[in-house]
Formats: sequence, C-alpha cells, structure tokens
Amino acid sequence: MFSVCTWNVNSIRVRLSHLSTLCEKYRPDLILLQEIKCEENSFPREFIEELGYSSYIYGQKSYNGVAVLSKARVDEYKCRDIGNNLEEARYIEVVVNIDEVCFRIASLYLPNGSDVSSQNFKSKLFFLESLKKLMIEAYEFGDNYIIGGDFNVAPESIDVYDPIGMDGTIGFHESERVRLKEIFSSNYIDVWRALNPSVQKFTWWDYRDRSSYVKNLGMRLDHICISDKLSNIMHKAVILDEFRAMQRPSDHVPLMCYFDVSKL
DNA sequence: ATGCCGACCGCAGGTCGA
Repeated sequence: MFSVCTWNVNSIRVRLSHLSTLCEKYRPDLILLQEIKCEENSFPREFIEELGYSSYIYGQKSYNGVAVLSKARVDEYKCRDIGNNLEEARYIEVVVNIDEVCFRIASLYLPNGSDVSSQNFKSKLFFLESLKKLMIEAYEFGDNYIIGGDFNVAPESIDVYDPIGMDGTIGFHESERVRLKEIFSSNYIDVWRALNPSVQKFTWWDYRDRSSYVKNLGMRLDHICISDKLSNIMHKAVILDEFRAMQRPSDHVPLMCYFDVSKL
C-alpha cells in the first residue's frame, strides 16, 4: 500500500508545523504541494529531509510554486509550463518506483481565473485544454499516471455549498466544469469521488468569510486523478478537513489517497 | 457589499487568491 497526499499549503514557510503534523500523523509516501510561494533557494529542504522526505521543487517568488515530497527514491523529475501561463510555476512531476512498478506522479496548481469576464479566465480554460492534451498523451503512452493538485474547479453541483447561487462564478462556471469533466472522461478517474459517490465534502473554505468553515460553506477544488488502467489499485480517499480548524490554517486542506499496488 | 482574510513584498498599502 502506498499513499499520495495533495495540499495547497498557501505558503510552505508559514505552514511547517502543519506539515509536520501531516507527516507524523498520516505518513504519506508522496506529498504534492501547491502555492509554496517561494523560490528553490528559500525552500525549507532540510526541515523536510528531517521529516523523511526528499524535495523536488518548481519554485517562484511570492506566487504559485509547486513541489513533490517523496519518501520513495525519485528516478527523475520534470517541471513544465502548460497553456500560456509561461514562467508561472504550476506543474512538476516525478517518476518513482513503488514495489517494482513505475509511476509518474504530478503536482498541479491550475490558475484560479480571477473573474469569469477576465483574460485570466480565458487563460484558465486554455490551461485546462492543454492539460487534457498532456493527459491523453500520457494515457496513450501507457504511463501509470497520477496527477494531484488544486484544479480550482468544482466539477459537480454536490461539490459546492450553493450550486444555484454560485452557478457561473469562478470555480463553478459551466465552461471550466465542462473542460474538467472532459479530462475525467478521457480515461481518467476522480479518485475521491469514485470512492465516495454522493458524499458532499469540501477541500477549500474562503478566508474572507470568518464563518465559512464552521458553516461548511466550501468547495471541492482539490483532486487526485488517475489513469483508469489503475482503477483496481484505488483503496481509500480521505479529506483531512481537521487542518482547516488549526491555528493559522491554509484555506485548503490535504486530500489523501491510498493505493494497493498488489492489485495491479 | 467588486468586501470580509491572509500572504506576499517591504515598510505602506497594493496585489492576488477563488
């Protein structure tokens, strides 16, 4: 059994104590981080080494930034620029060998899109289309592909607290939902939803409304997606919403999926 | 309520997130 956790930390340097808690309590084999908000030279690599993980980083000052932390040996890693968001650090992938099986595992931070009437929203849609192409290529190449991250899109009505009121707003606009669901239907599986059909759970709650978390006014924006060739290895998926109730939390919580390689 | 909070940079308050 191995586990993959994805988490938009909203600054790695202010979330180190929470990261320690995650590592000590849940021991994920791989951690996919988004919004680390620092360059590689200010990334807390030694701190993370002491937790038992090697770090692979696509850093950026102030904004964005993604990383993969791994307990398993990483054979190679690659940073990519997707869509027309060039020089924004939003995608990194590693190749790891788990129980003699090779996996390609990516951490993704998809643009939020600002406002549906903005150019940023058009870029977000183009990013989703470019990502779909990349994932179809990976599928056709036969990779054991796992991609996790902050997709900044809630796919279905059950994935937001007010589907009627939020219809057409950022993160829940028909254009982005259609494109995300095209990815899921291109031989990929939204692991949490596949294992928890008809359960309503969120991974993000707005900072700007102090009561959003206690009233559970959230969205499910963070996803772990796998090639359908891997469907047999899905074991369990949990959203660790306790992390939103801690002191000085990220606005996102970790999503953790467990995979059983022996079922492959 | 084009705001609420939190992080960024950098030293005040603008910018961004979703």
